[in-house]
Amino acid sequence: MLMDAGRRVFERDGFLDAKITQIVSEAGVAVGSFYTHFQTKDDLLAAIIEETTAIMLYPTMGADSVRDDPIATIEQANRAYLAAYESHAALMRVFEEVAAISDRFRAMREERSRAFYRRNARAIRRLQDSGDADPELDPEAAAIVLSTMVSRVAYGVFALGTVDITPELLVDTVTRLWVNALAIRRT
Amino acid sequence: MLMDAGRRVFERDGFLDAKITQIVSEAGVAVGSFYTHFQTKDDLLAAIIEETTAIMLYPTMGADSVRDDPIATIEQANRAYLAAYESHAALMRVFEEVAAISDRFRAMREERSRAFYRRNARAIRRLQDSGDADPELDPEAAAIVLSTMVSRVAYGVFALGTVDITPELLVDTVTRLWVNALAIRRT
Amino acid sequence: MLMDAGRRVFERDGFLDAKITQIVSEAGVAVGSFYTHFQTKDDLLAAIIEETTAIMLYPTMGADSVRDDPIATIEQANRAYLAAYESHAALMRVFEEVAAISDRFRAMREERSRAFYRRNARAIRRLQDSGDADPELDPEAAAIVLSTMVSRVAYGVFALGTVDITPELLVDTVTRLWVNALAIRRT
Amino acid sequence: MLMDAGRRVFERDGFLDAKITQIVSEAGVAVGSFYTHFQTKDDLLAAIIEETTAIMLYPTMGADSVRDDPIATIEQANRAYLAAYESHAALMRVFEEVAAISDRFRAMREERSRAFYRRNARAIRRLQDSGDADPELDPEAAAIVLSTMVSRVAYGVFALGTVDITPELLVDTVTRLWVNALAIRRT
DNA sequence: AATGAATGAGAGTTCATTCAT
DNA sequence: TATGAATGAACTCTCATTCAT
Repeated sequence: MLMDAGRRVFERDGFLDAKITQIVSEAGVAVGSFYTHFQTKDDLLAAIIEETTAIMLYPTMGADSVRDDPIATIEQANRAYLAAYESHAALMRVFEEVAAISDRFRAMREERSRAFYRRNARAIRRLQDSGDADPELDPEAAAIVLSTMVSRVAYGVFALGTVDITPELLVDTVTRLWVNALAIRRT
Repeated sequence: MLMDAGRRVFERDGFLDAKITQIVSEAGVAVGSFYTHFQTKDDLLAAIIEETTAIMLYPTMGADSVRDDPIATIEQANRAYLAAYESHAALMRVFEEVAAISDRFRAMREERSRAFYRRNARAIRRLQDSGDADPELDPEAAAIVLSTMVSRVAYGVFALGTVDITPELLVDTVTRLWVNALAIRRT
Repeated sequence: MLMDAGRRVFERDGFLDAKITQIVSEAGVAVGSFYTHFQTKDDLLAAIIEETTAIMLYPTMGADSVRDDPIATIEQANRAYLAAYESHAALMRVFEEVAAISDRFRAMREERSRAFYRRNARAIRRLQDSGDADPELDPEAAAIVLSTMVSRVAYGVFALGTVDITPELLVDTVTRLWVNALAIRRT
Repeated sequence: MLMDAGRRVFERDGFLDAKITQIVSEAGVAVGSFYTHFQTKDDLLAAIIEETTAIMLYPTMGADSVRDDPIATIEQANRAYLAAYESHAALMRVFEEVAAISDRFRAMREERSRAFYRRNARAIRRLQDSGDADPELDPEAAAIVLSTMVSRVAYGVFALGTVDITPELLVDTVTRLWVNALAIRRT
């Protein structure tokens, strides 16, 4: 109830402009009840973000699929990520807002990012080992830079609506850039 | 005087935590004097950002150089951009903070970004026309995505210090990814 | 259970800073259960104070003993009072805290004081009648003033620990001052 | 202005029940103006108390007067103290309220008390040296106990109105007890 | 142009007490 | 008798901005 109302208000007003009174009013409970469940406004947002990002986790792509058809795997991963981002864009915007302001949320974001970095670095290393990706690239650095590219562009397109690229073109461009960047051979 | 003090305080405390009283105190003037020179706290920051980003503008790279040695040109551009970012990292962090909060600063950032997008899109189109870059890429979309990649990674490395990549590896990785991504032929 | 926990929390935190949640938590019961046994936080403290002050009552000194050896009797009474105060000092401090704030507890304290006043006034009157005490003194006023002296000094020494007098010196000084003050003849 | 209003409200409502809004409203200024002059509610009360206790300082009684006519000197001192206490009784009641609650104010009270203790201890020592006071008494302890007696009884009579002694009887009783207690010879 | 006291709307948070289960 | 989620009135403090001097 409070999580739902909180999400609604946060997404509509942003974190700074979201007022506890508004949240409890939308939840139909008394102010004090907020503090029965959450210690602070921060805590409520953290809980909402945690609930959502748990769902948004990248679909694990088996090592096999990467080896068998890396390009299709990358496209599928990007498509899934961007679709997930789009459907939670309003919350991700709030997440970025607080990450720019608060150490706590910045740490949350970093932790989440690191999971992606690691996974992508592993995939890149694997492709390099099998001779399918540019061996000159530092796999960790490349993973960080490419992951950052995708997530930040998703923010611009879906969360802010500032960047003028259609979702389909976005998937294509991001995938093609990623594939090219790693110099994956097209078969 | 106020600009200097403001920059110092903003960079140290962030926008939200920067207090006018602190700024005027560091500037050695009275509170009222602040408003003789600036209308609002926002205005001071805007002036500071404008002053700085004017200096940070990409060094214009002639069309010739791109055609003659695109890889060297890209590396040079990235190196210049990242060096400029690094030397103004603290302010860029504040810029991102307010861009995540305020429409006004978001618009400022977009406008600045668009300049980069345009220039990069033009360069990509040119390379495609001369048969030196992947013709399948949408030049505008690619320019946006790659520009976003570089600027966001610079934020992580220099402004937040969150991303663990050395400046040199960063230049190399970003350049190699960019070159690969456009499938520029190495001669 | 609640009385014990309440006493512990009140003595540790003071009345204002004692929280019902803390008390029930230490008692191992639910918040609601507090109100099964006590109407308010005040009531719990009142019950605890009543339980304690009942024990602290001056040992009745028979009229005989006063007549026979007034000085020894006074010393004995002071010693007993101060010992009792010392062993309940933490609670007495809380008692004074609430007496300074609440009419109810102020009244409780007054009632308790009046018992001492009366008793002491009677003893003084008896000593005056037998020619053993300064007949110029108003026995009621003297009783009040001297009783106040002892109890307040006990508060300073034992409850606050602010006054730098050892217990033994305290008994001696208080007794000697009391005896002198009444001008009891030393035999 | 704020000091006047604050004094009025504190004396009427006590510290805990005094609200900043009430104080500023009585002072005819905005809430924010309170904080232009004082950091906290505590600070305002501290300033008021300091202002008042500065005025209430015992009239210095020269060493000569004590030697020449100790009884008259003591009476005069008590009369002056009690008169001062009476005329500031309402504030002294608040002082005791906060001293029972807050370390800061307790420390203020202690400091003030110590000044009296020292002065009285010196006077007692002098009387003992000249053979005019009971040599068996510890002068410091006696000073503390007797000073405590007077101030606490003043609190009961004037601040609380709980103790039923007229001001004149109070001066007489306190003085006579004090003189007797020190066993000062009546000439 | 400089000063700095005054402004005041507004927000988060506390916690003793209640009462349906 | 025990439980504990819900209650909601109420209060302190912040700080960008104003404006009379």
